[in-house]
Amino acid sequence: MTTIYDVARRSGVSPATVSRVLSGRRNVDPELSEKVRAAVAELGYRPNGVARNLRKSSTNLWAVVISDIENPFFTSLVRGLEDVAQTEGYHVVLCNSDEDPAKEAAYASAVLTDQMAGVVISPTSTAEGVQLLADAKIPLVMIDRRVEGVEADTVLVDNEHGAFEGVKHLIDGGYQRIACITGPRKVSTAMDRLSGYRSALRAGGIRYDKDLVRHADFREAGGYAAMESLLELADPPEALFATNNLMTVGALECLARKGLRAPDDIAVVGFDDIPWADLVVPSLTTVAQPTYELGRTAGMLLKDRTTSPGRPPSTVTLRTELHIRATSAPKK
Amino acid sequence: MTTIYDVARRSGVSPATVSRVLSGRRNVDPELSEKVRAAVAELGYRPNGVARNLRKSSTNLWAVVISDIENPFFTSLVRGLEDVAQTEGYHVVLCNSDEDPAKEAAYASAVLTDQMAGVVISPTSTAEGVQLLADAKIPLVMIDRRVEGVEADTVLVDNEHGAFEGVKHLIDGGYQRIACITGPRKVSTAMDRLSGYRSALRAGGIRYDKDLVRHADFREAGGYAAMESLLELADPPEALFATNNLMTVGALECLARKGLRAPDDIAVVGFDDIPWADLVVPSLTTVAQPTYELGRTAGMLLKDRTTSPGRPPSTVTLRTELHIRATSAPKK
DNA sequence: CTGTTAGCGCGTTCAC
DNA sequence: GTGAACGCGCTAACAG
Repeated sequence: MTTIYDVARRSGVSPATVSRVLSGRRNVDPELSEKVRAAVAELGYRPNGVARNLRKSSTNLWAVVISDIENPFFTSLVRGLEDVAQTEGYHVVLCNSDEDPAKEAAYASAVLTDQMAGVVISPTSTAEGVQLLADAKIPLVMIDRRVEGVEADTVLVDNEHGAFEGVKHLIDGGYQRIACITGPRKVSTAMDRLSGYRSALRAGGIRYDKDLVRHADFREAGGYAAMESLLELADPPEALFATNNLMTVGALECLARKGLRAPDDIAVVGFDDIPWADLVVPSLTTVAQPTYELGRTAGMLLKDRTTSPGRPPSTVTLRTELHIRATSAPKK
Repeated sequence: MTTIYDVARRSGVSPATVSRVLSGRRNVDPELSEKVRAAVAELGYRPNGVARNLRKSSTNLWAVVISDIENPFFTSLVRGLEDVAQTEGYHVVLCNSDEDPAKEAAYASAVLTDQMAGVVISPTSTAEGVQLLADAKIPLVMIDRRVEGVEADTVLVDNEHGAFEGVKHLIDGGYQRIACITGPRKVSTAMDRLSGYRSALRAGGIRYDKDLVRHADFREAGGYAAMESLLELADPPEALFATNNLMTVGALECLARKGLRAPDDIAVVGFDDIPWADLVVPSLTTVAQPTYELGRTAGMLLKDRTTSPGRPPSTVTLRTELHIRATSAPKK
């Protein structure tokens, strides 16, 4: 491997000067500078990033810890983050936690061991992993979910308001018996969206009926099972609000399997878009989240945190947007 | 920061012994070993990965260079790769090239600078980036696409055969005027799938009509435009074979916009699945690729290449699978 | 089996 | 504006 010493010898200067030329941090005589550049080209020299990292005790890596990259919500978010990373000179390390606190903790630990420059994380229900990172005072942005007791920059969407709007839209369409499939009790998004559902019912003068609420796991199979159980009620719901994309898909699949159609048999509003929601039959009404922006914002916060570590933690809340399509057409 | 020297002092042994205990590579007296572990726990010592990397002149990072993580094909592939990475002790660095040779080359360069342990890449049409990596003799696996003149482990699917089957299925359904929307001329998958299309026509005794073929860019808008142009033909096609998922979606959107329905107005077979193809209306017939397996296989090859660098490069070809759904129902 | 020693390649003092 | 020298934290080689 050719090192900075080889370049120095070849160009007749000291290694320190080569370093200065390459990092461009200080003034160097243009003539020497030119010699160095020539030597670099001739030797095909490439700086050793690892050595540089050791010396500076920090890397150019950002970790993004999410539950599953295959969920389009995270896919788009990660893309937003990576675009910022690229312009800022960082690389993104992808960490799928699968909602498993152990995996999450392992990644958090690796983040510290490998001296990564920052982390964006969508925390699982236990705070262990996030806490480790927060304690280490590494630049940290929580995304999508709040965690009680952890002070860090945070990017959220207006979950409660978004859910409110989605459910209100159903009520405005004449639906009264509206079911809700939400996520685990410990996850802030699940609770906030459930809470928006309840507010909308209240505002619409509809009594809250806990038999119409299901807690599932934010996954497709969970949505399917929850839908199935709702359909077994003596008096099944005439509309459904599902609090994430995968559970909505599961519910739709359940309906299709049973030969039921939206909105005629049951109207549907989902939280979070799915790709090509227009092509689904009938097209799916959703409370859309600005997923790409979520990632982008997290990237900006991470960058700001790095440049000015002292700043008090801030929380950015982005707006959701109701996308009215066919599954929520007014009751006939 | 607490270092290996602090641990050594605290436990009354040499730094080397601490290193041996922590890496577990050589036998150490159990008693000393215990002392070391105790000291590690007391001090909350965490090894410095960067220093370790410098010393070993290699990192625990794998790069995956793809055109866009938002394409479900790559999403799933990356997930497959990451699962292998995790069990083998690597992290995955995500690199979106957007089919831009300059971005790809920049990432390739960063891979070398940062001493990453290996790369999985879906090459753009120009070979520059891949060539750089191949010349550097870094463990390298090409996925999805072949590149002429570059010797490296490769994972592909049986593009030609898959396309053949998809088109044959249309012919068997009674369709004769079958159009094809394929990708750029320089991309191997585009050409291989086009070639399978032609073979199927030939086998079905149908004359090849180049007016029915469009070269687009593998993206949604390209598929849309190509479909539009096909519909403007004096004698429009009665069936369509599109060679990737995004262009298929684009074509479907074009049809929907024009009020045309599959398969009654035009039958459709797409190459590569999309998530929830069942929910699309009508459900979409596809030549499905084992995307997760593609990534997993790439990971295995990368690992093998690392453990036995001498082995001659191998090419693994995985099978596609025809998923017959509604858009290709036989002609009435 | 253990300790001593010497770098891995670089950036950054500190003198000049 | 430049060079000499040191050390970031670790592990591999060697000697014992």
